[in-house]
Amino acid sequence: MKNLPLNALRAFAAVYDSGGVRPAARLLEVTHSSVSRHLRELEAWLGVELFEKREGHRLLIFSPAGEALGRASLSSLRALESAVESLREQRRGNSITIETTPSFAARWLLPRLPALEEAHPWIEVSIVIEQKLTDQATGTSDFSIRMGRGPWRDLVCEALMDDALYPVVGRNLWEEKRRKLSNNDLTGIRAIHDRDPQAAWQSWQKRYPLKGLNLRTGPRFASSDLVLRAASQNQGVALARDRLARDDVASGALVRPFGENRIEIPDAYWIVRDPQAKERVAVTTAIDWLKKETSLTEG
Amino acid sequence: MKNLPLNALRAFAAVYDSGGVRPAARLLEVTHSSVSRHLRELEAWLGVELFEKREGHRLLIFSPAGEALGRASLSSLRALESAVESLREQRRGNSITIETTPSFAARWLLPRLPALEEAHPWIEVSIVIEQKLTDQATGTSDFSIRMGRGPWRDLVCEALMDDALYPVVGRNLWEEKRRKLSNNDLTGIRAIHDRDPQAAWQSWQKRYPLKGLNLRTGPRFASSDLVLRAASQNQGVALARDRLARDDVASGALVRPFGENRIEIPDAYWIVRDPQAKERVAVTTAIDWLKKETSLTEG
DNA sequence: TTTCATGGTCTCAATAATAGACCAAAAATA
DNA sequence: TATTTTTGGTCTATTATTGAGACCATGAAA
Repeated sequence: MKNLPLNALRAFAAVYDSGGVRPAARLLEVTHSSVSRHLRELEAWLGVELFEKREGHRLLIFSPAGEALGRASLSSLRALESAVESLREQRRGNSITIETTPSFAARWLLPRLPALEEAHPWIEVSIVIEQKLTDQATGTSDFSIRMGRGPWRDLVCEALMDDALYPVVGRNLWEEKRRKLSNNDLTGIRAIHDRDPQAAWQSWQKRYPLKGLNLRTGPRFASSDLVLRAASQNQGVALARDRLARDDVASGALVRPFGENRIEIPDAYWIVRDPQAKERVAVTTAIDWLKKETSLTEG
Repeated sequence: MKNLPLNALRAFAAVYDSGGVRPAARLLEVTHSSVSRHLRELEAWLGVELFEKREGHRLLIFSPAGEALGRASLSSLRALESAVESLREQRRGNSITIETTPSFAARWLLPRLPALEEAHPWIEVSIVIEQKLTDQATGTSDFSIRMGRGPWRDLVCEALMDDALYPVVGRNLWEEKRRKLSNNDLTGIRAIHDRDPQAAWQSWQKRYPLKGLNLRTGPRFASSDLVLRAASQNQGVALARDRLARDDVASGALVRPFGENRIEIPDAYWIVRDPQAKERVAVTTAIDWLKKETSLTEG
């Protein structure tokens, strides 16, 4: 095993497999001179002629020894390749990659990962962050979780869960402006804006009109997470997505100044998959767990 | 097949086979750092952990993936090794290599190769030329044929055949100096010298004294073949070995100026073998054939 | 407690592999 | 029949890979 010229044997096996030096070179993605050199060195090392001696240089014919070595080396290398591929399959079998926005990742998914991994210890979860989810499958993840108005064409879409919108403020701002806020009056209190059109103040104002709401001023963030952080830090009042804010509301870090008023958003989150991706047990198991997790928190 | 890190897989298989990095390094005759490096690079390339993570650096434990790859890679590499060894056995079974001097090869062995190969078509003969045969087995040939005073210590020696010495001249020189040479007179005719002490003019002069023989002048060759070629080309008179000159004498290209006078050299040629070499049928068959060939020409 | 054996890492040198250029010859094409 | 294309082969220069050597930390053995 120690001195086997493995690269030369691979080149030889490739020639045997593909029928010539140049097809083998294409197979291995090297130049034909590299393959030719391997063959000569293999013959020299073995002390055996692997090809029939022929006048002119045209289309190698394997000697009986060459045939025997060709079969054996191809078989061995293919077995190695299979073993390696099997490991790779297994690795892919065990791990999944979820793509979603930073906000959703930080505020909903990450806190639930330990529970997912405890329920299915054999599944290894990775999260890929994409600021802007495209309308196309990128192939870098097993599935993505999107907010928005699905389903989307050319993609496999399943509704994951609904959501609700309601305003939130930090505790300190609440203590300071309690009276005013209780009168549905935002005069002198700035609104924090989310660039996500589904979470725009306009939709709130239409349902629950507020005095002094200035739609044109106030900081704008592309990230719902940043929106909520700003609110927690008493920088204004934010229109929060329940799914992202619920934990902070429960802990008191955020306060709902207008009571239980809310705007429902049905089918606000979607599981989105590449229609051409091969179905894998780990992926479907994880999706099932996520659905179960969201249905338990329904209502 | 194209991107398989074959050397890393071999290192890994060796670790699997031998139980550790350092035993594997000894097996492969490299340093343990080389093996260690291969292992890390293999893991990185595969994206799979092949060893259990353990505190401290003590005795690698294979992960299930490592076990699987270890079995597969060891099996594949052993199959490759078997195939290669099988070819080598086949080669060794069918082919022999004879080592001898250029002169003997050119003038005695080569002309007889067709007959040997016709008698034993399954034996493939190679000839290795060594100007100076050493007193040690070099391992690069199956046996050697030596001229000289054997046997030699630490080697297996069998007498092959005797020889005889007699002077020869080219045909033209013979026509030109016929009268003088018939009178055993070399005055004005130069002697051609062989550096082989067994073929020195001194031994001829002692037995059959010649007039005008100058032992100190005339060209000297280390090759008996060159000596005979020079004689054929009428460059002087040479003291020939019968075994090497017989064919030229028979064809008339060389003439024996002093009739049937000759000096016998018993046991002039020896079959010399490495005492530790494994006995192979092709080798013993070839030696038997050579002995039979020489006994047929005895007398 | 000291020594030995283990696996790991890094840098530098040596070796192996590869690309690119050129060649000759056979097969295919016009 | 002549020309073009494809084949395998070889050589040199460059690049990549492999290995050695030195050093380290840690656990087991003496």
